[in-house]
Amino acid sequence: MPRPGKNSYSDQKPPYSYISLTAMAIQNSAEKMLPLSDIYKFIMDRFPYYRENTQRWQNSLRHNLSFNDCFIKIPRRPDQPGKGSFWALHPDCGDMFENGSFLRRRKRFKVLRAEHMTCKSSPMMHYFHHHHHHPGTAPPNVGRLPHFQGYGGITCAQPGGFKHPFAIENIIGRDYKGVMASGLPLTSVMHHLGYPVTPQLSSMVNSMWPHVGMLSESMGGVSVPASSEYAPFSVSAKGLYHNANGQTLPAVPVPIKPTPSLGPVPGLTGLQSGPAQICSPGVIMQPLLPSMILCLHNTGVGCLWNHNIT
DNA sequence: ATCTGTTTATAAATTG
DNA sequence: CAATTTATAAACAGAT
Repeated sequence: MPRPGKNSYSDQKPPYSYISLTAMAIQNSAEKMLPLSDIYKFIMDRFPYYRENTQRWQNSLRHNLSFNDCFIKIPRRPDQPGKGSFWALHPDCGDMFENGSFLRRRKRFKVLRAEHMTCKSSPMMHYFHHHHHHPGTAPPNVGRLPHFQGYGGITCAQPGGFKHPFAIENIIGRDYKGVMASGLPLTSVMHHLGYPVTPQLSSMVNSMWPHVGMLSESMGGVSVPASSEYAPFSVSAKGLYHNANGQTLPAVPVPIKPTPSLGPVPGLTGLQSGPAQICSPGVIMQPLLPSMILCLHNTGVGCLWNHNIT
């Protein structure tokens, strides 16, 4: 047909929307999540069209990432440093392009929620970064998950907009809001999402955060009693961790109760301080949430790592 | 400085 | 056609 352009076929704009291109990139990845730069790379690698005007389309793509609920942001673990977060597909977004058109979805995926507040980060705990130590081990929740109803229709903010200074969202990191508001026990949420919740982990979670044992919707609301049994959260999120040099670290280690059942390992000291210890031998890292990692040492001493909290 | 990420605004394209 | 979805631009905050 009349081909006005002088571009070769491969240089033509691919018939895919940014959403589909991004989804392709993410699904193509082993862990079903990619940092922004790798999404760029994926697209540029296979579509020559996008090797030009990068400024333009990358801005559009970033816009799509944060604008569309079908993409969720997963904080990096402190032991996997790098720029930006990982991006994944919301597990509930299903087959957005089942109609065969990658240009336009049949309908926009929107996270169910109460009118006002947007809390896109609420379902963030669907994915956890996995260690690469065991290549055979797949990420716990890649792709389809049974629907998780917990955070549907959750009020994330008071209609009035006023937020008590001790409102949970002012105390804890934003990423926790969804969990906090889910109305479910954290461990059951984790289990439901396919995360292996061992009895040991479960009891530990419950002993560390009794109040989390029953996540209540009200915790996502306005105020938290001043007395607040939520102290552990406020400590870990509010408190800033200063190392010996007086630097403020992005993560706040919170000592937790030792578990006597585990014996000490010779030659290793307990976890007391900074990030350096995280990857030491004898340390088990249990991602509880993408931005919350439980580090357990064989000695039974542990750390709760909160990161991405500012 | 550059890269990420969020947000608002507006135009264009597609569908029913 | 109107409603919805996508594309682009741009301002801006934060992080590295």
